[in-house]
Amino acid sequence: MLKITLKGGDIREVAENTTVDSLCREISMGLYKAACAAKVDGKVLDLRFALTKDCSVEILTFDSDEGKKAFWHTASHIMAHAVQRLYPNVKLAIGPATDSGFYYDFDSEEPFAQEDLQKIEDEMKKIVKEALPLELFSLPKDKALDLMKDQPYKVELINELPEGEDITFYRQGEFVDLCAGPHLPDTGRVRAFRLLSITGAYWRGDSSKKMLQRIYGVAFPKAGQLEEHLVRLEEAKKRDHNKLGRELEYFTTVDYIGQGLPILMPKGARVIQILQRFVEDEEQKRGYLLTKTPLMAKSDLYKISGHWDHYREGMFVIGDPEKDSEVLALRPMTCPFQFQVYLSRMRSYKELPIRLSETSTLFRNEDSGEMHGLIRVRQFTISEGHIACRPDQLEEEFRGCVDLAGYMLKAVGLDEDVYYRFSKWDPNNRDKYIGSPEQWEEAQERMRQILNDLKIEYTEADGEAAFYGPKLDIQIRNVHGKEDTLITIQIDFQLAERFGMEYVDADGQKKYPYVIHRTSIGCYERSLALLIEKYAGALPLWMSPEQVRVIPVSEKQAEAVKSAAEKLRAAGLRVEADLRNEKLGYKIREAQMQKVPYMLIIGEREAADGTVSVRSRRDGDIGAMPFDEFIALARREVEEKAK
RNA sequence: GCUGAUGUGGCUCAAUGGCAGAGCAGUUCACUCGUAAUGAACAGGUUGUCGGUUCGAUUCCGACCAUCAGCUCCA
Repeated sequence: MLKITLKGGDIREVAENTTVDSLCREISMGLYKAACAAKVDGKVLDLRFALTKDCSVEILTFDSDEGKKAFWHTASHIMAHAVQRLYPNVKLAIGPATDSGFYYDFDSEEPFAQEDLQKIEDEMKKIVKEALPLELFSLPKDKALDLMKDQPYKVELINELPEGEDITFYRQGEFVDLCAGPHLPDTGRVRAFRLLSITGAYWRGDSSKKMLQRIYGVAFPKAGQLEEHLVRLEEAKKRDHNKLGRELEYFTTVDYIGQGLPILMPKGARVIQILQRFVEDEEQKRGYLLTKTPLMAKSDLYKISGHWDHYREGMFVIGDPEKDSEVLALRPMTCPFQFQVYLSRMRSYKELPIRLSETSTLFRNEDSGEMHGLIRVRQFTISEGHIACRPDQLEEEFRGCVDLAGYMLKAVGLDEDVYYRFSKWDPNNRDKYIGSPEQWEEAQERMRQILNDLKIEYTEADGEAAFYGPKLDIQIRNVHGKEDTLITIQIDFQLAERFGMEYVDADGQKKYPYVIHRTSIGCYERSLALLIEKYAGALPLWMSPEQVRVIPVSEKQAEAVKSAAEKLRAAGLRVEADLRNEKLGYKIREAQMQKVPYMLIIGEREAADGTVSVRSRRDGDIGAMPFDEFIALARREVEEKAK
């Protein structure tokens, strides 16, 4: 008999070679049905795994990440199986689980059409109904290659696996796939699934390789969960800033202006102004000096900074470098411009740190397929800044940047939605970076030390550094789950030297300072987009472009409404009056759809006794109150912002 | 840049190889209204752009532009 330690600490005795599946059944039928995979002594394995020694076992259900992965990975095999049955000539690439479902990449002569998804789903239903067991087996490399000889992508993968090790496969019915597992015991457990989209995806994520057809899907143990998930996806679409932001008239785009060049409408422009003032004021409090530098420069500048060699494709160049004696380029970054402030005279170690900030408009010639609403654009304005400091000040300055970013995130309410990423260089892709490996290792070690001292939880990412140094990226996901960088703080040990930025140290020696490139709240356009999504358009009062709408019950109160609006504006509130001859209910409804935080309704009663009937976006009717009382209430709420 | 889809008034959508239509929104007039959708009238389109086929193209074909999903790239 074997001693099995279960997750709660319970110990069970089972016969040798008992499968985890049977163990589940012994524990309870509920667990048996819900189980997806198991963790045996910390290793995630199939439920069909037979226990041969004393060990600890944790049963993974769909509620755990690993259980979900096994479930979705099995769903992806079922999909590939269905595709193989329907389109025998299609070659299989890879098909993993993702954080939110699964996909499989296929190489198909004819691209899949939307109608094909239904056909594939129908075939998948049959495979599920057949409840085919998934069987793990392994082969030596030569046999594995022979088995997969009609599948060129699998052959490529097998050839890269280490010599001498057996290669594992899973079989379900007539379908066999190269796979490390784990999987559900049989296809019958994938009860509810939906194929969501067909897109292109490069083989091995490499844009120089062939583009394959990727089908995305989701799957759940119960039909109800699938329905809920699909409803959630629909709900997410309603928050999409690219739709909501246009509906609410924050921004628009025009074909003949061009891609990635949004027009900020009065509401969008107002919110960005509010954020900019907030950022600039806070930076001033924290010792930053504001600069305003040119939006373009001669190519000479970018040659010094390295942008001409490393970022030329991303710049809008004015003039032809082949023909013209002088070529200008719109700036893709502020650094080389702002450095000139530092360089304007010799600096002493006593002056450092020098903290420069700028509300800086940048231009980047992004590839045509990259633009997305306000999140990815070709012209944007960033809360930019550079700190030149001595090595002994680096940690404190870095800490200050992280603190400022955290303060901003908390103020706008995104602090719970972000996560931190330590972005490192890729030593195998040296062309992308300047500086020596030793310098990189040192800068990265410095940053890691600082991050650990700050007790920041972070993930590490290779190959995500800037070309001049490592970054701390503050990442966020949009409403569709797509990840973007909101804020970045970078340590640069290269550009000071390139630009000859020096200071005279206490020992009389000229030295190069460290430079921190940092942003407080990121790009205003992107931040606005994420705020619209976060709040579904209903921004907190202090950043609402329209805070109050005053509505007369009938035309008789038009004058009272106008004078109320004036008084509210004088009190510093952003106010509109709705003087159209529409029914009251209709005007209220419209203000609601436009997410206006407060509506003040003035009828005969209110006009007579100097009150207003207040309706709030959040709480509905609050009732009548004296005019001044409402102003006090609104002011209090505005001031609550950055507590 | 790549793969695929899409493009008809401000919005949502219809129709057709032979005069492009509806609802909502808009404007004007009347109604003066207490929590959306009174009545009447008006206005709004070179069907994304350019080219081709055709007696005739919004419809068929091509190129381009823009939008969307994703890949790749990035704040």
